[in-house]
Amino acid sequence: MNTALSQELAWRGFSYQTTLDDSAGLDKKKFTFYWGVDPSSDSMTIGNLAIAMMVRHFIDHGHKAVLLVGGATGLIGDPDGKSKERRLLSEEQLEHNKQQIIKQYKTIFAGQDFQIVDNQDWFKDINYIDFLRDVGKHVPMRQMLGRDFVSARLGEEGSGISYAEFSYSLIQGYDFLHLFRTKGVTLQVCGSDQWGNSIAGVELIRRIENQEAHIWSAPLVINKTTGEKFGKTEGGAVWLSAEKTSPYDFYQFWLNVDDESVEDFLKIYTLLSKDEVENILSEFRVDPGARKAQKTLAREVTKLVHGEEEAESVERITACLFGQGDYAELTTKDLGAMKKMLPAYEAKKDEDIIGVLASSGLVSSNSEARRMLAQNAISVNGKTVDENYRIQPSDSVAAGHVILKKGKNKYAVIELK
RNA sequence: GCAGGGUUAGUGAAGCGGUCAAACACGUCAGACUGUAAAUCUGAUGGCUUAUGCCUUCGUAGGUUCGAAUCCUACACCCUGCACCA
Repeated sequence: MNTALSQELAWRGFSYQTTLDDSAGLDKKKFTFYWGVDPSSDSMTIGNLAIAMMVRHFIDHGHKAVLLVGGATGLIGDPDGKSKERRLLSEEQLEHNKQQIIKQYKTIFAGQDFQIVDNQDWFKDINYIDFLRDVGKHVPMRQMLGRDFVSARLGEEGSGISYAEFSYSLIQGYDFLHLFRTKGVTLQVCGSDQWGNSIAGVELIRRIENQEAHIWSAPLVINKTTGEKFGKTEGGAVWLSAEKTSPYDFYQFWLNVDDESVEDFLKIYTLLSKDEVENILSEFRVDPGARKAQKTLAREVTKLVHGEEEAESVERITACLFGQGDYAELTTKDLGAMKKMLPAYEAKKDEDIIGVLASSGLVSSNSEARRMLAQNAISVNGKTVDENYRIQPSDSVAAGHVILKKGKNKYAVIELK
């Protein structure tokens, strides 16, 4: 690697808060570091992905990665940032989630050197009394109570906090201690929201082992236009798993990133070098309308998460749908791919458009279908239709399929029966 | 445990016996303009084969009334004091 890691991280915007005196410390010594994801869902989101990308850079610069799934912590629930107590997950659900997260680790870090650990493995045998004697003894209450999330939850407007959630940071702290002892881990990387929990581990290692350990945190990714925490869309979070967010939606999400934020995201979410990014950006600034930056971003991230083949397939579909494209040119093969990515439904010949819309899920009720039709928001194969329209066999493009569109960029494929 | 206050659509928040499917704001969706962007403007925003109509909604269950989101009772949950505990 020609760029030092500290430089790389600073340039990409992965640098927020650290316990290291000097970030150049990352360049002098090779750390064994860890990063953890809680299996509170069966997929990571693009929020996790940002940290994952940062981890990539650590690995690329020769640091050794330990990736943790929080089997134990997942049983309790991380209180950070949530104003309400979390609902507990069943053990079966948790097991399933864990497997999915591990799978995603393996996809994102394919071909890289890393090991995966589960904190359940060391917590399942720990006795509560022993834990209090060995760990609890070393934790000053003043510090625990001083944490932002604790004061917020206990404060005037707070919703209170259970003992279990309160203890969360101790448990996470113990992870660090355990990994320090068994694997020589001396660095934890995390999102800035995890800072409080991570620092607990640094404290424990200092107090119990009298050794130094460090944290490197990345800022939360913020959408510059809205100022909001990034990663949510109308359907909720943007997930990495194809089941929860289809590759098409995933690609579209990146393609629709606004001009303000696209530079940040290119740096964070792609592995393109500084030169490459700068070339793209200069081209983009000359002609923003061509959206070179968004297109590159969308392709790169989709490729990374869903693979090259899916990325190309999605690009082809996008070109068909949004190019000046004549739908008649779509082949049966294209349609097959589209049916996997877009919502796909069946309809009878001569079925009225309102019924088709409602059953396709593009609208949530017949009333809404009428509303959309009245506002000229619905088109069939690119032609705007009205309320009286009925699906006809003669409308079909390849192999008895019809492309239904609502608004500017919501599509569904309808198969005529 | 006692005493006060609260619970309204996606969110915040009005309404405090009829004109309430429920103000307003935000959000969301759509249209125009564009670049599948942002900003702006316009419209829509419980459901019903679209109706000066019907149905379901204002924490839950009952009640009073010709009529209840609005009054009464019980229950649940939340907040604020006080007490209990220490």
